[in-house]
Amino acid sequence: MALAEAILVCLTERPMSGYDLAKYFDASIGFFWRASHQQIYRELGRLRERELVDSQEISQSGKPNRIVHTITDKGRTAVTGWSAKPVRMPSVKDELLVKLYALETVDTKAMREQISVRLEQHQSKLSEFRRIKSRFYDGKDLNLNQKGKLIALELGIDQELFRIAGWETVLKKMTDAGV
Amino acid sequence: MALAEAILVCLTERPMSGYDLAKYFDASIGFFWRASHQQIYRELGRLRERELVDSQEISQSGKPNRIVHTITDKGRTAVTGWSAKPVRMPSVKDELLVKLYALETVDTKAMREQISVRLEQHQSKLSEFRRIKSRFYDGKDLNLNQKGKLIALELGIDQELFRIAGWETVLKKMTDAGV
DNA sequence: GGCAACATGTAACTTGTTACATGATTCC
DNA sequence: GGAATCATGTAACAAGTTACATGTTGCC
Repeated sequence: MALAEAILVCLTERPMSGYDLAKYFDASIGFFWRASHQQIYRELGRLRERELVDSQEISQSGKPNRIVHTITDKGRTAVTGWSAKPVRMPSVKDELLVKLYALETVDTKAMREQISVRLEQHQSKLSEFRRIKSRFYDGKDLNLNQKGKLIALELGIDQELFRIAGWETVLKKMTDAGV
Repeated sequence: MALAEAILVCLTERPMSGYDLAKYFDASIGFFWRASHQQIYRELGRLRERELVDSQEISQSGKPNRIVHTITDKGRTAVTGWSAKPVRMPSVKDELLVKLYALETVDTKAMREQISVRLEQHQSKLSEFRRIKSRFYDGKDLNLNQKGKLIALELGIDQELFRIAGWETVLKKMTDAGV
C-alpha cells in the first residue's frame, strides 16, 4: 500500500486537507502514483485510525469546514521504515499494446487514430513537465528535497520523449506492414 | 475490462485451458497486460456466462481433466468491437519513483540498492525479449499476425533499454547531489 | 440565474493480490 | 521418498473506479 506512504510524503511538505491532497497529487506526486480523491479520503481515514496523521477540523465562516491532516512522529517513522523496504516492478497494463499485439484481429484504422490520441496525450504531459521544470527548478539553488523532485521530473520528461518516439516508430512500422 | 479481451485475443490463436492461458500470458501478452492465474480463471467463468467462449471438459486418463476454452463467433465480434473503442492512458504506479520524489525523507543507501535491483530486473526482461525475437522472428517471413507481435516486442525491447539508461542516469544524478 | 470550482464524503461495484486447497505425474 | 511441475480452483481481502450526494462561493 504505497498510497498511504505517498500521502504521508506529501504531508511532510505541509499539513493538508483531503481536497488539497487530491490537487497536490494531480500536479506532482501523482505523475508517479496516481490516485483519485475517493481513494485519498478513504486512505486518510485509515491513516487517522493508525495514528500516522492527526486530523483537525477547522471551522470557516460561510465555507464548509476544512479537515486538515498533519503527519505525526509515528507517521514520519513509518515513511522511513517503508523507504528501506524493497519495491515491486511497476504494473504493466496498456490496452493499446494489447491491441498492437493483436494487430491482425483489430480495426487498424481505429488503431492508428488511437495512437494519434496517445501521442497528443504524451505531448501535453511533456509540455506540463517542462513548464514545471522551468518555473520551479531551472536556474535556482536547490536543496536535497528539491533535487529529488527534479530528478524524478527529468526522468518523467525523458519518458514522455521516449514514448512519443516509440509510438511514432510503431506508426511507421504499421505503414511498412501495410496497415 | 481489457483482461476479457486479452484472453479472447489469445484464444483466437488456439483453444486453451486456464492453465495454458496463464502460461501464455507469462510468456507473451502478459508483457503488455499482466494477469495472475486466479484472475484468468475468474474471467473465464464470466466469458463463459456471456457466451464469448465455449468451455469443454476433456477427460484425460490419469491426469486431472482439462477444461478447454474456445472463442465463439460472439467472442470474435466482441474483440472487433473492443478494438475500435478508445483506450485510456496506462496507469502510473511506481513506488520507486515515489521514493525518488521523496529523496530527502528516504533511506538513500537502501534506495540505491533498490535501483540496482530494478536495473537487474530490466536487464533480464531485455534478455528475454531479445531471446524471443531472435528465436521466433529474426530472418523469417512474417504474416500480419506475427508482424504485430514483433512490433510490440520491439517496443518492449526499446522500453527496457530506455529504462536501464534512465535509472543509471538517476544513480549518477544522486551521486552528484551527494547521496 | 446558471455554471464552474470549492470541499467533503458515501455506496456499489470491479479488479487485483495473497493465501489456501487438492491431487496427479515426473524427475532426482 | 521428496520436490517440482501440471492442473484446477475457492476465499478473503485490498485497491481502484464510477456514480451519487450535498452545500457554498464567485464569476459571467
